[in-house]
Amino acid sequence: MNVTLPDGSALELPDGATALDAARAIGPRLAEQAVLARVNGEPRDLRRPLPDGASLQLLTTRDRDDPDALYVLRHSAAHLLAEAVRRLHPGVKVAIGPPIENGFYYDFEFPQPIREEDLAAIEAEVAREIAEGRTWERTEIDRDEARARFEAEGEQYKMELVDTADGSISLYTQGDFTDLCRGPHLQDATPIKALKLTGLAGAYWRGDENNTQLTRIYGTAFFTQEDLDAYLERLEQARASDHRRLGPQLDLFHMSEFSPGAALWTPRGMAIWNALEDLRRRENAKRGYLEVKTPLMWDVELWKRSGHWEKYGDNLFRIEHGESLYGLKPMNCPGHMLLFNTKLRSYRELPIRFAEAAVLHRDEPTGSLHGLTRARQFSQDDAHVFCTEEQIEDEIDAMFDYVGFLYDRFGVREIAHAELATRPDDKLGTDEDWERTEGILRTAVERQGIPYRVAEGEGAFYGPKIDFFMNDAMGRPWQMGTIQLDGQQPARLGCVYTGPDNREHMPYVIHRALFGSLERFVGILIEHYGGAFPTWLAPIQVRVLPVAEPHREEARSLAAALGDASVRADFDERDETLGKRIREAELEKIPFTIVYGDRESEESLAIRGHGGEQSQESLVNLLARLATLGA
RNA sequence: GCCGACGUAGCUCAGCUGGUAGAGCACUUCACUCGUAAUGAAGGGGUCCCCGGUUCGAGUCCGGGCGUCGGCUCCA
Repeated sequence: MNVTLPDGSALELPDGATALDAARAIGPRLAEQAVLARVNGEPRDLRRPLPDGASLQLLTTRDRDDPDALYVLRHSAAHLLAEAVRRLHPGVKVAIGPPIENGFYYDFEFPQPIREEDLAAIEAEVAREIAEGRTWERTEIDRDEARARFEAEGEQYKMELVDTADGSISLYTQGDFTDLCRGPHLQDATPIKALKLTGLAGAYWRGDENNTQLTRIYGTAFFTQEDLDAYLERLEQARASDHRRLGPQLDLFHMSEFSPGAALWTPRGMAIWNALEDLRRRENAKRGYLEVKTPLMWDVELWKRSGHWEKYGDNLFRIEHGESLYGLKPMNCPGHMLLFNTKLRSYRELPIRFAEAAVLHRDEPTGSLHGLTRARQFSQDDAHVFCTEEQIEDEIDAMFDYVGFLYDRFGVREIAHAELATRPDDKLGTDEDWERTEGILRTAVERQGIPYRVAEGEGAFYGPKIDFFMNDAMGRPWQMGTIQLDGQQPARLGCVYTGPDNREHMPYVIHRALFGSLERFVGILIEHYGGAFPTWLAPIQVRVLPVAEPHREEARSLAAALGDASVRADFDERDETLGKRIREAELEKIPFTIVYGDRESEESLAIRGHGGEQSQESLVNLLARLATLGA
């Protein structure tokens, strides 16, 4: 048989040869350093026979940044972890231990709960295994044999995995530990030069909260110590951009234990908030949205009718009112539908686009709160478009255009991605309804030609949706904008319009939020910009610094002149050295600082950009420059 | 909600095995009047998250609650 190597040359091998055989045929050094084969582009265990005619690439310890090489390294590290835990904690049951982005984990059921301080001993045991040396052996067995084996060991989770596995069953053995595993794995443990256990967490078996909660140990591993150090350094830098740290530090917002999940916005934070609100209002007006306002508090009967009560009743903040039970609204849709229903509507009026950025409340689980990105009180830049079936396509295209406009404006495309979420188990309506609405959204997103992932079963109970996600500084994805196609709620709330046939028809409703929640969007922006906002968003755009006391008067009037030109300017005339005041302006990440002393006049200002770049400019020039920056 | 960790001045943190708290920054006052990332000195400031328990005595030990952080689940 033959395989093709990356340089295009062919390598002749005996039938049934493995990737490792191929490596040996090329050179002993390569065979020694090989960690993984890529066969026809797919990662594959070195020990498995190669198909004839395959293209073969061998990854070695030198491919230390290759995601597949790191995966195999970390997957093997996870097995070493399981081996160590079984030795140190007899009676533990093992579940699953995959590599993940940036590391790996393994889930265990411990006979006695363990604590974070136990990790050091486990890490030391893994280090001992690596020092002692471990090699992996792959065996393929049939299902019954595998089942019997794990049953004898009392490994109920492995048994369950055997029962649900498709295809052949393979085992990997290293030291005294044999795991049910598809692989691939390293030949031996020597490439694992740096390993660190990073955390302990509860995790439900198979991700279902009705199952037992297992103990998950997280770790990471690299081909070099240098890479581990660099990773930890990057983590530290990402932590410095955390909006929960930067927000209070830059005095944008604060949190209080007296209202968990709700932000206290400062004047500086409100400058950013209002910049987003201005943008939202301006663009909405351009794009045919009509601003409305609906009550914050409603009799819960409304949500019983819309269908929300059954699913989200527990997450509602409730208010007793005489005989009735009210709730703080968790979304705007029923309100907008009632507003739609206040008149007889003609098909000639459609589409009607109601927009409202009201404050919403949802009683989210305590453990899920996360600064601005997961809050109990937030404001969606919400809108509901009432339209006919024929109008859906154009409306959704317009929404994609709007999203694209916003994402360019903030430069956030590279941290964003889209998902199409389809019918959930507890959906309203028939499969036929859903075939239609999912089909409409799928063609809409495909028409855009943007990459997207399908999230099966993740749709809203009333319709499928296209969600836009953005990553925070730590790389965690957050759902931001959403476009949802609803053919259920309008029917439940009795929305109708009169068609050209003079008969009643139900409008479709497209729910859409583009920032998502303003809170969450600001949170992501803080992390995206690391607190150094572009001038048009910066809470303070220009700071004026009088050099000494005699310059204070003129500095003040300079700041006032900037203010008159709608620039957010302030001045710092404190009795501190100039150096110190400049330092503080830098730490506050103010885009422009003007030093004003004997040498300056309106004709010639000393301007310092954030970061230190200096220039001489007239006030008129500066104002023109700020205007081009959108200030 | 669940697993693990943490909660000391406005902020960042120190406080060994129990003996009623400390630093830097910030704040106030005074001196300096300053040219592009920290001038100096003095001073004020604390229900050590809350409630209960053990103890002669609790920031420190134990229990419960609240909040926060890392995950899991959830996210209309």
